Amino acid sequence: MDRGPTLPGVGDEDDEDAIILHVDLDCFYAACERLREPALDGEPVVVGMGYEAGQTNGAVATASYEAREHGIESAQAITTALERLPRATEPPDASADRGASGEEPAGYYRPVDMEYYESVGAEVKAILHDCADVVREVSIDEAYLDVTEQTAWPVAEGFARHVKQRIERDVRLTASIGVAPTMHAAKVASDHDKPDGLVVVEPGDVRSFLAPLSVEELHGIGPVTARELRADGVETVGELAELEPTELADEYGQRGMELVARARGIDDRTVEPRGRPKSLSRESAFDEPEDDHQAVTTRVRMLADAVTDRATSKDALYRTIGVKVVTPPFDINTRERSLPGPVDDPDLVEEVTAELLSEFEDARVRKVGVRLSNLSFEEGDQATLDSWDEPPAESEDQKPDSNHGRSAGDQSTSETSSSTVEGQASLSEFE
DNA sequence: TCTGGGGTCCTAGGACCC
DNA sequence: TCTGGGGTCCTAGGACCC
Repeated sequence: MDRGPTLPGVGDEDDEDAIILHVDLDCFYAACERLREPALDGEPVVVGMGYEAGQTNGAVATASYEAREHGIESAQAITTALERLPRATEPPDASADRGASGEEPAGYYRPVDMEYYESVGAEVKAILHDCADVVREVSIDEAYLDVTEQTAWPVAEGFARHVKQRIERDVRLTASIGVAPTMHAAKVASDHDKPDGLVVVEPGDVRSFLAPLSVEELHGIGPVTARELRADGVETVGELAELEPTELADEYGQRGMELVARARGIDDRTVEPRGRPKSLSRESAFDEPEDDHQAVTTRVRMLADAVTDRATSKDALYRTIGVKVVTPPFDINTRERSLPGPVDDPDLVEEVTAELLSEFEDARVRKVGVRLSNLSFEEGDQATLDSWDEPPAESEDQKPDSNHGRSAGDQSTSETSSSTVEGQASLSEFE
């Protein structure tokens, strides 16, 4: 029961095991910085989010392996990173012999430059799409490939090596690749030997490959669940696999059952391309807790403008508007309001977010965010459905007047919702 | 671990409907 | 007046991922 990939007549697919690659670019942001600044090769590189050159704010997005040796970890505050690894003198080539001369170690700090990383990521993605029919892009530096049709198990390793080599040759980046019959095992395999790793887990070996790993190496087990499992005496994936799924269901609900299945090597998900986003958000932190409500309101308005800009550029309509307010020590509060129908209305977003924020008038605030959700998409250029022969019923300027803003939440008046019914109907076509 | 930003999915209670 | 059971939507929070 716990491993039955080929029970006759059971699977809805044919009984051939899928061949799935998980491709993960190594230290991607740091590697990109080296691409355009080769003098950073071999040096400790730290790429910081919310960091500006010469400053101490922000957090570590990516650290090169040389930097990690000095205790730099991702998500760490830049201030902490600087304590462990001071800033090096620039430019890097001036200090080429520093390593040999035994001076104090130092690192090169760079701010995140998403635009550049995205352009590099796109080159890699193009290679991946060239290598597989089905690609799920998980993030800027990670993707799953279903290559069942492109290769066969006896030569799957060579196929993966070819993908790796193309990325190295054409983009000059190293990737770690996991090959397995399930998405989950492929993911764990790509993590298993990075950087520059290639780990193949053949169909019969998934469970034994996973068994000796510690539970937090499973995708989906974070610090909280790992601690709880430990408290219950479960240390390894093998031990987790031994549990009765219903046992875990009591404590962890649906997720518990799923975790046991994963631990046993069972994962029925198929590689699907990513659909459209389900939410869009922007958030930003204050340098120190802010108690001036006016300043908080101003920041929220900036975020609201930024996120509605993005929604517009993606042809997204939203029906739910929310704010996030983080108060010391690190309490996350969210408030949201749904509208009667989907809109693209920046003025309304400013209004609603300000109202939602008013509850926190007297709070000290570390961080705020604005989120648009319940998205639907105007039938745009990239939509590939031909079932919709009608042209879009309304265009952007037919949105409800912004002076409806106040009442939109409590009165379910007709025109906003009725004029956008098609938009919602078309969304369901994607799922 | 004194904490950045952008996401996804799940849970649980309450309102409301039939 | 008291009482079922099933379903959906909304909101708030939490865990996790990169």
